[in-house]
Amino acid sequence: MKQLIEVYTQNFNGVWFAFACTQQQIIASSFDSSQQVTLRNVLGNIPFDLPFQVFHEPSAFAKITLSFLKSIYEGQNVSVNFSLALTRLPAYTQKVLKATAQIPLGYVASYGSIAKAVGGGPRAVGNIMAANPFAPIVPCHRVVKSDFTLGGYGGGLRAKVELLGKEKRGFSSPKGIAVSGRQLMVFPVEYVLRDLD
DNA sequence: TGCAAACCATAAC
DNA sequence: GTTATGGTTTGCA
Repeated sequence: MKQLIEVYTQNFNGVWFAFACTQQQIIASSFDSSQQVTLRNVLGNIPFDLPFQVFHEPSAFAKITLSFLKSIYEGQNVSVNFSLALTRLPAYTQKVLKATAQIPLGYVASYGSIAKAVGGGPRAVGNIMAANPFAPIVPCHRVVKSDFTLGGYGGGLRAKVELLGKEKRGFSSPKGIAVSGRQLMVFPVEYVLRDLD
């Protein structure tokens, strides 16, 4: 018997969060100023062959997930080892999402640099960011253009700027992190924000 | 700056 | 199979 997928939606400080999960895994997540938009994002990422239901009383796992989402939204540093339902996604998509998840808080990486680390091209990476089922858990807001301008964001560029602003940690120099056996350069988020005034 | 061409996985036909 | 679509990048005027 297929496991029933639970869907939750909740407002926090004027922002709507929604996510779908089983008792162990997140299937999709989203946030937006509009409840309708965020709910639609989540529902659209539930596999069509699985039954789901909208719940109001969060299960234990859902409670954890909710506070996790809020923490991310507030720019807090939370560990990324959260169980996401990746296996139904195409292999390359999984690779890109995993690489993105490794960008540390306080830093950004470019579409092109991620492409170089995992293979493929920058536009393919951009397409996957645009379709990210796990916003903001997989921090696609930390992916920007190679010239440190913003690039795009599903929830609107204003939301991207706000999130990045909350993630400022005052780092001053780039560093390399290991991603699928290669080196991925990440840059302080201030590189992006300093030109925006 | 601005524009054209190359780039590349996906989804939609 | 084939085509269309981008949250891009690079080179060149």
